[in-house]
Amino acid sequence: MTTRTDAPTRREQILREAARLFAERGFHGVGVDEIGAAVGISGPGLYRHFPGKDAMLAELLVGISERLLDGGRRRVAESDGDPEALLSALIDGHIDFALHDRALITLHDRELDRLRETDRKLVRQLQRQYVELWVEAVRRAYPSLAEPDARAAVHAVFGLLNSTPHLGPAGTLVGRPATGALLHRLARGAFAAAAHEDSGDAPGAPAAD
Amino acid sequence: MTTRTDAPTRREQILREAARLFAERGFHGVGVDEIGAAVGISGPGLYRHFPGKDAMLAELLVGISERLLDGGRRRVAESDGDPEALLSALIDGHIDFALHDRALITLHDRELDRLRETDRKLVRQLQRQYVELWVEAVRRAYPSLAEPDARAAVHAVFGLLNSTPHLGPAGTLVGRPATGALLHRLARGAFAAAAHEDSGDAPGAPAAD
DNA sequence: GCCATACGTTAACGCTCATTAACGTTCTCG
DNA sequence: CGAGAACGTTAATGAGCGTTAACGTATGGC
Repeated sequence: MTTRTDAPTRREQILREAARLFAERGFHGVGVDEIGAAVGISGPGLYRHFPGKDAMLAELLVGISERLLDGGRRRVAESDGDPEALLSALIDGHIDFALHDRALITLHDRELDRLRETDRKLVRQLQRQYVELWVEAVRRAYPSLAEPDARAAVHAVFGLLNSTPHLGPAGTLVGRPATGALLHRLARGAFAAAAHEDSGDAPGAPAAD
Repeated sequence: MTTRTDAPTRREQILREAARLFAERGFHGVGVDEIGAAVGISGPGLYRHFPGKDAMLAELLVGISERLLDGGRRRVAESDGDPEALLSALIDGHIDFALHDRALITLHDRELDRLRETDRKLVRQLQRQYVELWVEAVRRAYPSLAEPDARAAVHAVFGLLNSTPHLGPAGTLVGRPATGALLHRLARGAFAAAAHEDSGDAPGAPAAD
């Protein structure tokens, strides 16, 4: 296979529009005719580029997961050993992604179950590795944090960072650098608080029914 | 109309199963036959209880939004004036909901666009009021926080608290009181960090392209 | 006893939609 | 030129699915 970074080809155009539409209306809520229309061709013309609608979603989700994992691994490799700095770098990388590719962030945790068994397992494996990478970084930065708590905290912070699609239309809050800085502070503050068992007067668990 | 809290009637049974299935496979991914089968009747028998599939989703989403807003308002009304305590109470209420009704939490921010215009506007209005209620509470607890930042922080913390569906199958992390306490600490830590502009060495916004 | 209501059933109907068939049109390169 | 890849088009096909029709059955009050 050849990995080209030459120009935005038709194929990439399709993927971008499909991501946007899937994020807006859900995988089952978008027809192939719509995707085709979004790139100027119509309907079955897409089948010159993809074997089917499923394949588009699969390529999107695998691509997202790989990009996230690769970015995380690169930052780990570039780390100078300071756990705090590594954690900050991971957070920045994720924020960058969440702010820049909101549609993909939305798909990432929403349409996973629409994949064929084999693709779904691949994506889940990539996601798991990415989570593990974070859990290790968090535990190095906050050694007092128990492993299950660290894992839950990582998932929760992902939820926090991935909230960018809820910040309203692009331009209002998304896009200005202050939002990235705010998200960074929120994430760091959450992790720091997780490590402090003695949080003072906070009552803790709410009463279940 | 009569509001009965007598027993789990067939209608409520349908709503519960529909919520579970919609959360698992998405609104468009579930057929009416499946919903019927889940409650022991089959297919079009559902139309004795609901005018259509849309109506089930609408009732679910409106119900969730109303319950969240009512719970929030109740806590505001019961507040003794301590902003910190009110914020903690709001967080506990939301955590209680997120841990107990994970399917509904999933639907709440995922299938909103599948509603008819009128229902969607209603749900959005309820959601907006709930957010406003939180924003006010946050700003009272942290007066230094600017309004847009407070709003973004609230959305982000919702994303954090609503991460419970990602915590794996019920029983592992969900359900034990420690998880509720952890989520509470994470949320409080995030808000506290949002208010501190001077967070030391944290670099801030990542570089967008 | 009997009619009305509540609650189901199975068998169409009709529409949407992914996929395939059959048929052009450039564009390139030998 | 002229063959053949690359890329599209419109028309059919066929399955899935929400909804409606037409048809039971128990139940409960008059």
